[in-house]
Amino acid sequence: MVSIATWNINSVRLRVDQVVRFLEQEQPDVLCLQEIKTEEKHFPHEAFAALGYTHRAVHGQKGYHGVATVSRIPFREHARNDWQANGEARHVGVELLGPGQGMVLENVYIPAGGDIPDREANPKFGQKLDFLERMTRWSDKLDRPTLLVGDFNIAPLECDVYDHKALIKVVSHTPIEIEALWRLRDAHGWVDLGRKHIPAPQRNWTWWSYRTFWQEKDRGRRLDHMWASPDLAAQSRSHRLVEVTRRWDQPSDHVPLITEFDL
DNA sequence: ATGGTGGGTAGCCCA
Repeated sequence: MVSIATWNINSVRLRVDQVVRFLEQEQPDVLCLQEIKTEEKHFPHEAFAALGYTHRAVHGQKGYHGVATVSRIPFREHARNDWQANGEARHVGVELLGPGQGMVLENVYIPAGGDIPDREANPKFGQKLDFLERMTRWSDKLDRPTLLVGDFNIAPLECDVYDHKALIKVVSHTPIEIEALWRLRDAHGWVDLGRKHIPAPQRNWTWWSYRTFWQEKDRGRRLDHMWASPDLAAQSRSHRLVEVTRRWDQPSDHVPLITEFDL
């Protein structure tokens, strides 16, 4: 079995102790991080190396965004795509060697898209849609078993948010974003592992806003995803969230997802 | 009822 995890950590330097706690508890073979918010030279390499995660692909930048894939399984890095053509660090792709041989693992942080769901009024929203469109064209050409994971910043299904009607005009749940996400899905036949293993309408939210979490109203959204090529999806055996991390001290606003594959 | 919280950076941007 090969287990892959993904987690938007919202600063890997601030939360390195939480990442260590998570890795010790869950022992995934590979962890994909988003929003590391640091350049590679300040990435806490030693903490990962000490736990056996001796293979690392860190695509960082100062202060914002940034993704990293750390692994106990050897891999070969093959891409750092810039789907906005603006230099932001939002993707790193690796190919596993050894266990899981041949699996391609694409770690992505899709832009949040600002507050106003209108391309004209809010350029960030347009950039989010363009990012999805470029990913769709990229996805159309993939011809190897691939796992696409990360913070997609979109909760596509009605049951992926705490209140569909209240959020239909809120960025992350608007029809225009969701349509763009379905075009991405259809370009490769991606299988949503979150919903393969936790069928709708079961609750499997991955993110709770810092602004409302204290209200304890459980206003979550499913923004983080693990999507597999059809052949690879047939080999997934389990999928779960580690929701308890949201109640740790000074937590990330996202929780980790873990999928196990029979490989 | 247009707030609220959090992280990184440098006197605001991003989520």
